[in-house]
Amino acid sequence: MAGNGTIERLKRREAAGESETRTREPRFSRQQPDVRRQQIVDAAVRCLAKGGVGAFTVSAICAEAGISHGLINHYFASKEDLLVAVYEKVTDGLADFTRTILAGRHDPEDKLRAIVDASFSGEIFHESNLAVWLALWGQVRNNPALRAAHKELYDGYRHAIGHQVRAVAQRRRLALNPARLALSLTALIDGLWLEWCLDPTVFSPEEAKTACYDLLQARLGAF
Amino acid sequence: MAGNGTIERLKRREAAGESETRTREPRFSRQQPDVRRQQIVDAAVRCLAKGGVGAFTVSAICAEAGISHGLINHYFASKEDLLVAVYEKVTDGLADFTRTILAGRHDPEDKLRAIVDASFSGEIFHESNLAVWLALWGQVRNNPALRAAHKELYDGYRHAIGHQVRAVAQRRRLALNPARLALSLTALIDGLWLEWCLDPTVFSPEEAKTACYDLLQARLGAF
DNA sequence: CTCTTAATTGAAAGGTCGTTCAACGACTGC
DNA sequence: GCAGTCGTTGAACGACCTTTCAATTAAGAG
Repeated sequence: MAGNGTIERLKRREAAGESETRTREPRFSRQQPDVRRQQIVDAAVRCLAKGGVGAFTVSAICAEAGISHGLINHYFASKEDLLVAVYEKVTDGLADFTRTILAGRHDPEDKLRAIVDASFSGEIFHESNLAVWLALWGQVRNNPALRAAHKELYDGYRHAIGHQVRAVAQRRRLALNPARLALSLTALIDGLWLEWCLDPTVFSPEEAKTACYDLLQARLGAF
Repeated sequence: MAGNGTIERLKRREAAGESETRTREPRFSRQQPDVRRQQIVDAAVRCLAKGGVGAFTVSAICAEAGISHGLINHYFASKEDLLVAVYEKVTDGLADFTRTILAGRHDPEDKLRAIVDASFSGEIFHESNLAVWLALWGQVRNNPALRAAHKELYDGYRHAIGHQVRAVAQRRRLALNPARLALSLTALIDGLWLEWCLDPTVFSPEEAKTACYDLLQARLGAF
């Protein structure tokens, strides 16, 4: 259990019989504000992954981060603010990974494949990450800041996919509505995330990926 | 605000100057256990719809139901038990409605259409209902009883859809994996529910329905 | 080494939470 | 009418929640 490292350290010091005047081990270590903020956000993410929104409490997060109760409100005005920081962290993580995967690709077909692959790769498509998404989704409706962040993320995501779909359709001279297919693809991915998170026994990540490829193939031809 | 109907009734009585000996209005009314249970479950559903899992508190539910704090634990051993009852209620509501819609249909094509239509009909596809589903999804991972109920519901749902898909495929002499298409369709529906619940401005119920029809058409032919 | 700064602690305040339970009183059967 | 049943109330309890803040002290500057 994290969080009482301080106490343990003190006990060790006393047991060793060190005198008061000797240089004693510090009771805590200072951190650069940015570093500490990240520590707290990371701990909060782990809490969400472990126990959903019910585990998103100040004491649980501080214990997980190994800091005292008071510190959380020194870095975040409120628990709500911390939740927004968590959403941004998770969002950025997904965006960064997608960007990395997209880096080498230039064909729109390649890029669409990469987006699907990224969505079901081991880095993204694992229980604890999806559990965090699930917990965050549950808060979007009741938190205006989260709502705005969510809208921005999803609009951008659908737009990016629509852009690649349009390129493929033009190249293959297909008449279809790119925005509509982008909508279907994002919904299918989210639906697979949701259902696999709630019950991972029904299908494998590979099958999920296949489902997306099947959709693209049926609407755009060979994939 | 509900929940203080008793007090209001008493005040009204006093203001009217009724004597103590006169037949006074009862402080509460008894209900058959089944009726009261349903009242509580219904109130809990409304709370979930209004404020997500954060509004699923004993005081909020009792206020919504117009009963006193203590009564909730007279009918449900714990809040967790109540949540399971809520899940069953919402589940049964969906199942009943789908059964009604399916009643007159005999063609497998007709039945598949009916399932999609039901999923995006006004009775099911509205914000407060989807908000309840969203809140419940967020609890499935952390509540064993909910987890079991969820698995039963979704396995049955996927199986029913797979059955109709198989019938269509056989009739049209198509070689495809019915379970795989059933998986895609349920995931697409859930994904559309999720995304519309989180941001209803992006697409209309009609567009959501079209997305599902498009999927069926692309894989099974004209729909 | 001393002074200064500000990151960190931990106790305390003030709520709200879920649950329990003794007392109340609305109804049923007699 | 009367008595018994049991659905219902509401106060009380202990646990836990978030936020605040004065005191502490690690760490960098002079």
